[in-house]
Amino acid sequence: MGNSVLSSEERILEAAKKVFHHKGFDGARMQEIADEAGVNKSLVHYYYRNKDNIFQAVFEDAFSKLISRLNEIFFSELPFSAKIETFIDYYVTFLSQNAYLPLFILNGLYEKPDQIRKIMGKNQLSPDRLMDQIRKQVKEEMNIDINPMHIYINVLALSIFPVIAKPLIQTIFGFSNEQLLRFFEERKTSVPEFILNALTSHEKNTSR
Amino acid sequence: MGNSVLSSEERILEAAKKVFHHKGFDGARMQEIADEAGVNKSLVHYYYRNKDNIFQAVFEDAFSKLISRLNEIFFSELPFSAKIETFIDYYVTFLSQNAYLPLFILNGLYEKPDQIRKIMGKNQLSPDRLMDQIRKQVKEEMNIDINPMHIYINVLALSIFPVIAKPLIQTIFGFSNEQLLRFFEERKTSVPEFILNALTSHEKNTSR
DNA sequence: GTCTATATCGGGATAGAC
DNA sequence: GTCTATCCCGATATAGAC
Repeated sequence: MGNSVLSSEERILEAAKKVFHHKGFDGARMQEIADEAGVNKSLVHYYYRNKDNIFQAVFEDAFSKLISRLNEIFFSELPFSAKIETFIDYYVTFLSQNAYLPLFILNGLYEKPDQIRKIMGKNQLSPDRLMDQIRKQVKEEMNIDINPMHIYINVLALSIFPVIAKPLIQTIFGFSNEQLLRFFEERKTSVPEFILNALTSHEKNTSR
Repeated sequence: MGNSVLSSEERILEAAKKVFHHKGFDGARMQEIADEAGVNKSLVHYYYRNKDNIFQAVFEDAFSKLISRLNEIFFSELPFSAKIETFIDYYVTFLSQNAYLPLFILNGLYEKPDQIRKIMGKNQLSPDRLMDQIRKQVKEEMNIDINPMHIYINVLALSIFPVIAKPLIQTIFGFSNEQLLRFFEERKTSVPEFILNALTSHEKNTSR
């Protein structure tokens, strides 16, 4: 399986990710993690002592994965339009392959707010710098003055929500798996268009 | 507390909503529901027989609440721009007071997909009619041809995601509770602007 | 480091008295 | 309809052999 090259400790962590991502903290079973890792249940306790610890390790990994990709692109030296396009493309692709991550993280923030404050500190988001940069770029390139926080949240919302809401979308529109895939592929172009259009200053069509 | 006028069965359901919304299926405890309702644990079983049943009742209630508001506004006879404004205002207000609903529902869709198919049937979304209507309105009022499914999902994303991601937003920006409230108030105007701007056809500023 | 065995507890569910 | 008592399983966690 390729797993054979990993140490037990590593296999346990990988297994824990899989189980926690899918089942959440309360739904996850130490037994299932052990089975998934191909080791005895006690060994999980040997390495991580208890469920909270291993959850924390998994959460930290998930959070930093998501955030690092996010910062990477937003802090790059691309012009704003290219940044948005790159971001959506990269993030939607990444999230399609890691569909459980965002919901797992959002749930974790509600379930374990205290444990999680610490982790947030390590993965600095430096929002001030980021907001300044967004404001400046949008002002210069689109000639529009707008609260960058809303832009930022809107970009995240448009990228992340559809991934989280997959089953809902599929039920609403009656999509097969292939249709859903095509829908997400379409979004890689339609969402940047939508955002950039929203941020481009223009007079209303007075065609009435 | 005003609970005194409710029957035991009603109090149990109300208690179950509270507990399930906050803790999810796996995190919820029958004991906690009973305590919250001020009754004995066995009485919960008496009325609902098992945990799945009561969860289903709670989910159905949550889903129909969310969907009915959604359909109400989208199927109204307002022009599209007013529709968007009304929708965002109404939905953001409603969601602020029911912050746990969307995440609860999204999680439910993953955890109990089979149970939930049935419920979806009852609360018809008639997507075809809705999509036709959106396409027609956007075409006529904004003179733009765009896949209405993406518009619909974008509107949902921009309304729902920030509510779900409250703790994340608060941590990223270091918002106090009051600041967060103001941020959401701002969104009631900034989001409709964003959407309507995105949907208004216009030439790019060639100011370079 | 890895396993077996076991302690301990909590939670869902039922039986049955009132 | 409401309560007490209890069953029984499953889950976390630990002790201790190898």
